[in-house]
Amino acid sequence: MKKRVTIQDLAKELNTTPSTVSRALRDLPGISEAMKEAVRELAKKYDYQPNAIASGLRSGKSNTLGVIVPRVNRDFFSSVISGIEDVVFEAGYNVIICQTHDRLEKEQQYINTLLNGRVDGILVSLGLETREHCHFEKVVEAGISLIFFDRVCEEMDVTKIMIDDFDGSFKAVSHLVKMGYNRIAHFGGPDFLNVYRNRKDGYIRALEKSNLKIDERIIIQNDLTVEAGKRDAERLMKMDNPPDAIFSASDYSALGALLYLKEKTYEIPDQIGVVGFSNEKFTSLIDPGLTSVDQHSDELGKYCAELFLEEVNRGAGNFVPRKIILNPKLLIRRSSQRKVKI
Amino acid sequence: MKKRVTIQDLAKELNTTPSTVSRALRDLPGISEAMKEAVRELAKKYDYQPNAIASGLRSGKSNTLGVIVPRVNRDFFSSVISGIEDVVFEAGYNVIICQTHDRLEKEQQYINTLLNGRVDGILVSLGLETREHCHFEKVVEAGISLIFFDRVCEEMDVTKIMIDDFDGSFKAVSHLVKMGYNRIAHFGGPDFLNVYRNRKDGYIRALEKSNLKIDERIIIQNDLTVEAGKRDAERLMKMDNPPDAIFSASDYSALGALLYLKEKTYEIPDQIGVVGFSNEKFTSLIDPGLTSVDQHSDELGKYCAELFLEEVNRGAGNFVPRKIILNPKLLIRRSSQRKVKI
DNA sequence: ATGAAAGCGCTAACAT
DNA sequence: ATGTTAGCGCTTTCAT
Repeated sequence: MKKRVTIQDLAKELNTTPSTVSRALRDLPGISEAMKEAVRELAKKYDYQPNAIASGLRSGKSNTLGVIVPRVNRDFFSSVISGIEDVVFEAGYNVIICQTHDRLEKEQQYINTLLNGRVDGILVSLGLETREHCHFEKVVEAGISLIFFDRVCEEMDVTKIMIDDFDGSFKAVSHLVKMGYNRIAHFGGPDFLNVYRNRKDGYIRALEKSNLKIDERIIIQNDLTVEAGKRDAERLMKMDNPPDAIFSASDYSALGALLYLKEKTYEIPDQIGVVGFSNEKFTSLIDPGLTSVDQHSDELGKYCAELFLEEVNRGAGNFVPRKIILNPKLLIRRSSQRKVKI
Repeated sequence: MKKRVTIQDLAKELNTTPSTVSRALRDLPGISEAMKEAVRELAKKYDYQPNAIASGLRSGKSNTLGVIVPRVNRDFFSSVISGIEDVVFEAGYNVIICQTHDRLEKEQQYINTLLNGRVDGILVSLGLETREHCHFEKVVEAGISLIFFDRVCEEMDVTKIMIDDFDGSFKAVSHLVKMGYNRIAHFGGPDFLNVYRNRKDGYIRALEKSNLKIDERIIIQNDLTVEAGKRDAERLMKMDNPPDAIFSASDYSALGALLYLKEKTYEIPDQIGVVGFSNEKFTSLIDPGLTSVDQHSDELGKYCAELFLEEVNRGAGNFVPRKIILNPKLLIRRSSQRKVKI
């Protein structure tokens, strides 16, 4: 194992001092070109690797960013992380990932280790268990930039970025109406989560605007899995007055419905239309393609990263916390494009 | 912004010295229980957060691990990362993620920043462009534990962990043969990557073992995308003597084939069987379900993390580099289960 | 059982 | 344009 060469070693060999070498390496003014050149050359010769830890200790900056999510292996989160990483890498930051598995305790532990590691910022998407936020208060008190994305903590006065779930639903359902469907069912999630509440509200508002009747019997709350989708699609289709379209708050239960309907040889989209939410990768891969609401996960990550960079560059306190709401995009695929219109 | 309390502050308030406090906090022997208790209490009172950077500088350990992958938002890699993160978190390590987008230059840059950051280990899955490895030599020279997973660098004498691609292919093709298919085509990737070479070899060996003819015309190398799968499935089916099954080294090109075949109303699996590789999430969601080879991504990540922990605990040099090959599992779904056997 | 002192490698304030 | 000095917060000898 080679001994690592330090700034002092370089200084000694050049008969100068560590500070000069340090300044030369960072190309600061007040050092002659000749010296800078000599330093750079020697650094290269010895393959000098600056010690980021030492530099971090001295400067109080670790050039590191923590990202806390429920799980990294989900299309949405991994895309957000990918977007974040791409942006901050260019600015010289490293990304530490933390997955909470939706557990409050892990969320708290991660906050502590990130604080101990003196990260320059923390980006968080909340876990399902999180109802309190004193662990996040500590981040703010430490003067570290804190940003929430997607699953945000409404009570905290920090920057948040999310998509407009209401608008996504509204667009999806309006599209179905335009395609001539007029008895549209809804699969939703638990009402205590704002995402699902907003998606349901968007659905209702779109129906109201089109003067369509809201029928509670075809508004179904389930756990949004493929199986739930199958089961509830069956339930719907066996009603006296079955729907002619299903709008699901999740691609997975939409898929379940789609699979059930295909099995029963319903014509999709002509007999019945299906729309999902999230634009999971598989939606474009199945047959027929599933119309879905895209959450711009990659852009969300990039935007989030840019907000972080802006905050650190301005310094804590010189930045007005903001709430940013991205408009989702409806991706119209075959599952909802009925040829026979009204 | 609150001033951070240091070990010195605690020492002063207790009329003792930093070293005593440090030892007490780490529960080292040679400190009275009374003192330890007092220190812990005060630390709690002030919510003392140890400065990991300072500790890292002094001890030469950052308790951080770098993971370099081509892309984080792919089912396989994100699952591996998830597995790694779960294991090392328990051991007190942070995970820095790095995505190369298959670019050699980024791979080299990441190696440098990780070395600068004095990480305790680096886990890598190679990018497509990587043909040289001097950037990895630097890691070994620095005495930092280096482990390759999945896409490994054969030339380097370090620990590698991968799945047995040959075996996966062999199982997949043997299964097709057992199902009565006897003219099996193959979609493969670039030969210079161990994974694709091995998958092709396994395919050939399985055919040989069943005394089936190897026909170079139905062994196709493409870029393994959905589009390539569609295009090449079309090409195959338009041959004078088309195959009755397709084994693809990637789920994506298998899907492309499947979509093309369905469009042309071929009966799957009765007329033609399709098998993919990787067990991407969508394979179980489409219709018919796509038979695929599961790579145990989560376990691979966990195993990888355990190897890393073992290496750091033993210290560089006290560890024999090894090659670990996990047996993949064939997940048989409908796309290959022909009812009419030989 | 505790303290004193040195230093990890770098940066920044203050000289010259 | 360069050098001197001090110190970031912790850990680790070596004393006592």
